Amino acid sequence: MRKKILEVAVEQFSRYGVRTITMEDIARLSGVSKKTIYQEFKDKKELVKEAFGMLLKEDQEKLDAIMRDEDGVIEHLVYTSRMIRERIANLNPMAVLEVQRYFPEAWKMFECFRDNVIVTDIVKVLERGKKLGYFRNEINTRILARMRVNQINAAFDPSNYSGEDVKMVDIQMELMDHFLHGIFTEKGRQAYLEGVELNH
DNA sequence: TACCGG
DNA sequence: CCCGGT
Repeated sequence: MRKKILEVAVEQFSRYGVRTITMEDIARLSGVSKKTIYQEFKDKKELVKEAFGMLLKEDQEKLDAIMRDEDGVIEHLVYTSRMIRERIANLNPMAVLEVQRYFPEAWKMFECFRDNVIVTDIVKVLERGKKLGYFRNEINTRILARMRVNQINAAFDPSNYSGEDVKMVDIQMELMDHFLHGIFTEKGRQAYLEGVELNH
């Protein structure tokens, strides 16, 4: 029940924004009463935090599991690309803006995730990929990891979406692709393209 | 579902 | 008036 509520919440919040979706909407679409929701969650702030937190946790666990494999570099990249396609495709920049402005607790969680999980994860995959010959030997993993995180942040920043010409998912995919092709060896490039192909 | 209060 | 919360 709790999970159902969280799934509905994250879907609706992502698509339509955190403020436009009311607790009543969540209740109706989850097929429960508001009372049930408030038994599970203290208030809307908590629901917002838990809902997005669920996604972050899932992805973190998945990526950790992949990296527990000796190789796993290409699998990691393929999963990340899929994550971008599936999660960010329906993420309205307004939702990000609203979380940032009106749900500081939830926003802190995002920042924490970004500054800890993502950075260390990228450093790890870059070093591993270099060692295994997927990425060029000359690259400076620290510098590139930081640059990549800044790239991701920029693509999430709602202020970069004043005109609604380009979608967030397209920007994220384009940046990831461009970043990877800047560091791939021929072996890495081939393996990645194959991996993406197989994943479709 | 009705209702209160911010 | 709307919506979070009871």
